[in-house]
Amino acid sequence: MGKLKTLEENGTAPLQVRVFEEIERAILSGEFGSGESLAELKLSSELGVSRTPVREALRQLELEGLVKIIPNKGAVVVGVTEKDIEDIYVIRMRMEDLAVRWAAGSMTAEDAKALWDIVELQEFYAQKGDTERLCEMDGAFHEAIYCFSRSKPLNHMLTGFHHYIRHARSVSFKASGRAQASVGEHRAIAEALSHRDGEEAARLMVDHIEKAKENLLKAFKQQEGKDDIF
Amino acid sequence: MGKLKTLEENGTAPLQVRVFEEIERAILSGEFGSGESLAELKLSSELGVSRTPVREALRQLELEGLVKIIPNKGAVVVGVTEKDIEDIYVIRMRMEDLAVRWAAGSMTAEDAKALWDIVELQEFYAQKGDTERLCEMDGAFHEAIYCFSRSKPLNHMLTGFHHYIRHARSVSFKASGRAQASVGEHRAIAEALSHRDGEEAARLMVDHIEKAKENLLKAFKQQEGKDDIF
DNA sequence: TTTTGTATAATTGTATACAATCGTACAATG
DNA sequence: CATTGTACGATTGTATACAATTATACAAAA
Repeated sequence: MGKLKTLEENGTAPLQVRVFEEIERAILSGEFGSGESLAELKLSSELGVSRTPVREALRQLELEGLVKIIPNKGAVVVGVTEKDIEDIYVIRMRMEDLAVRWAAGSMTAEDAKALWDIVELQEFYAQKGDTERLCEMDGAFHEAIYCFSRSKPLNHMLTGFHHYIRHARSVSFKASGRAQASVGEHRAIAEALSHRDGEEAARLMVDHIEKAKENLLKAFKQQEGKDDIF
Repeated sequence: MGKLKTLEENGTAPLQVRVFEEIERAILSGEFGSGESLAELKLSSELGVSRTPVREALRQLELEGLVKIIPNKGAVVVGVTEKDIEDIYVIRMRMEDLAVRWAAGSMTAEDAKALWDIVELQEFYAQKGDTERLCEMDGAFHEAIYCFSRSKPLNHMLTGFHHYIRHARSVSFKASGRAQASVGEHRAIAEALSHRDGEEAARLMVDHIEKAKENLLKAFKQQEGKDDIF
């Protein structure tokens, strides 16, 4: 039985979007356990909205694979297992390899500058020890590369996965000094991309994700039993 | 300005699902051009349903990347370009390589039998010259392997792409003898998988998708100018 | 003529009402 | 006691009503 936060009060985004994000967060963070059934009326009263935005959110979550909707019966949480996360890291190794190669082939000077801006912000937050922002910037770095690949399907897919493992990454970052180490690797990748060296960038990127994966699994083992899922 | 078919009359599936599939089909087949705006009321009256299922469908289509929703403004078609399709084939080469390797590592006797059943059905339809069914079976073959990979994220992603390029594949199949050639390649892959030879299966699969890609591009060039998009 | 302000129409966002379906409890029947 | 049928309650599916926002048209002023 999960507990939902109240929605961002001052948010200007449509209710449906905020409801979607809140339920997604609750599932990814393990507040809703796998198999738990999500009744529209219950959710809507807990969130203080009508059923309409809740329904729309649940339909979207089904497409993301986080819930399964059985017609005339309702929605049940599918959830994310540790194996799912591991699989995603293996998939990412192959796909981000492709992403940096494509990005290297079409990087502009502005792209490179935008990438360096992110890396510098990362270094800034690393010095301050602001893990939260550091995690955000780590995400921004990778998503920037997805974007620079100039491939809508690749960008769409990788962005989706990134969303999916956001919570896991956050856990991993907070549980170790990984966030700091990550910055240096990003710098090296940015360097290679600035020289449009796709081969080198790919090598560095695969290595980077491999290390991130190992760190993540280590973090899981450490806090095994503390939480329901992670 | 696209024209929508009437929804399956006797369909037992929820309206929202049928509306989703119909709009998706219309976009993928090029009946709705890129940039065209989709008003909820217009769609709902054309389909003979209320706005509710249309809204839910549009929200889902946004998550698939086929439309973009601007809050308080409406939905516009994003559509699929030829480059998108090309990119997806490159992505598939890498991901189905992974899928067959994973499948080879966990194939059961039942899995192998199910795969052979599909191949035999393909050969049957190939003899009959039933391109429509042949195309279906081609899809079923690949989706079976996604399933046998035992990876939810991989399966989810590849199934999504398969959906995305369904129309393009159909065009490609009908425009040449490719469908027939495909059967033999499937047989070889099934053979390798039955022996749980992931290395060989991967080699064959990459080659298979490469050929499918080349054939698809050739089909595009041939009918260039005939249609709006494809 | 250009610009700006306002009124109005059109469209989306949200809530609610009603219909259809499914599950369960309980009684009737064998 | 087991089984089946029915009625009721709960939940989802769909439609509609109302609120909020945005676009458009047109007039007035610079």
